Amino acid sequence: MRLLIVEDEDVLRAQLVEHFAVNGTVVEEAADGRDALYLGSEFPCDLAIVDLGLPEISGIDVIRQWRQAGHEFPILILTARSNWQDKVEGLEAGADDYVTKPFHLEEVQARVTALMRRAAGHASSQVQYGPINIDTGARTVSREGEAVELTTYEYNTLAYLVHHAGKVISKTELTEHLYDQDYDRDSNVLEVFVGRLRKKLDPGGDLKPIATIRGAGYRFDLERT
Amino acid sequence: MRLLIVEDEDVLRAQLVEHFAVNGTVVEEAADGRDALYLGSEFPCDLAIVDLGLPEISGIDVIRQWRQAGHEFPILILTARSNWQDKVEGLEAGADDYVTKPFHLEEVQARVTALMRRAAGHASSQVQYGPINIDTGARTVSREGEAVELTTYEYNTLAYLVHHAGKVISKTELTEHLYDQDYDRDSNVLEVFVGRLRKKLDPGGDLKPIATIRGAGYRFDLERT
DNA sequence: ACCGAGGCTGAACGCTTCCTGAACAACTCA
DNA sequence: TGAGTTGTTCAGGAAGCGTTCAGCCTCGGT
Repeated sequence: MRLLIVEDEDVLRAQLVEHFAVNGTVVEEAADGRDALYLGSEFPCDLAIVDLGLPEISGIDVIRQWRQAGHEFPILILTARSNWQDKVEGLEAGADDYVTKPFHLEEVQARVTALMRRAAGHASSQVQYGPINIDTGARTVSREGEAVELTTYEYNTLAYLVHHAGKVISKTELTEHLYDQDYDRDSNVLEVFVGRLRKKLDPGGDLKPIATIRGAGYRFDLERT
Repeated sequence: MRLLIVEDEDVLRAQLVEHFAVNGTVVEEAADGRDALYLGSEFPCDLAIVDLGLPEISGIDVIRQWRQAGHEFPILILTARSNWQDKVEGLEAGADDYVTKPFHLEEVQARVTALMRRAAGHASSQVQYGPINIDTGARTVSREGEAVELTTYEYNTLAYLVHHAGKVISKTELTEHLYDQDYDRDSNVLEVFVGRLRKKLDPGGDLKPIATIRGAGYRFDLERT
């Protein structure tokens, strides 16, 4: 996961960075609004934590500009307890959640995981399922860091399954998604694609990312990590 | 919009009701957990605001039971500022957001609109019977968290029994449900399916989820939890 | 206690679905 | 135009699933 932390107080920022920079989370930090704006555009992050009380450019302006630029990652704002108006303004500017200062790190952690879980649908960029990493922005897939080359249809098939991970997707649903309503029902293209996907994603054969539910369809079976 | 407000302090509840009961919003109110549980099931609401500090049944229990019963409306919790653990626990129980007391009405309003805006998504209707969990959306069954793989007919048989839990279902009724009116009366398919179901759902043999009523049929015997 | 009917279960069979390797067709790019 | 890549079809084989059957067990009545 990629996390962007915007906070002008050095001590607090260091605390946050230290807390979140574990097991595969890449953390980028900004101390003022200018850096934040730049990183929000250049660093394809999955979630941002923004302190509203920033020097120069206010946090609310940062959020507003990010949203106007089309960035959709979830935003968690930090705000002093005294001025609740800020929270409302921040939420209206496009933030998704807030925590009031002073806070407990566990509280922030809880909100972050909640936001990530909620964003599982239209999250930009990267998602990790066990050893398999999918970058929905770049349409690339890697396994244990090694890039896996997928063709267009292979990727689309995988993406649709992953997007509905844990749910059984019928072949008809998959086909209708891959080919706009014009499909031949007695073709086995899907089976071929799924076969090729399995071979590419799981050459060893012990991961079993895609389960077939006989008579019902397929299901992507890895837990998000 | 239909809104359910659960709050034991009369003054505060009245304030909330008065604030939200405008332009087409139907507001239902509950003063304790018992009423809340009832209304949550009977009043098809779009969003609930729940105070965690309730007499008798705690707000967290209410939320947990709603979620287990398959209700998916967004839940906003109200909690005293002092104990932040409640918020975390509430969010883990299935709430979507929180506001700390004392609060400004505008703040609650902002969170409510935010929740409603993002309420377009997610669906999984789960039912829990003791250690057995049935997800009717995904057509999956799990036992103590472990997934139980069922074939189509096994699942259909179970689903029908569970749907009429506590009632005796005759073999003819079950067969007619599984096979559209075209069935062979001297076949023992059902017995085979029930046998396989028992083995899969209750390998130990001490749960006895499906009872045999000799000469009458079968009955699903677990209490909904 | 005995007997018969109803219920259970392990094994087997055949049908359907799914997988897979390979060939073929269509498309892309130089 | 020709080589390489990607999408599609096909056929044979493998596996899963519903179904049947035979033999055993269990319950309830006499």
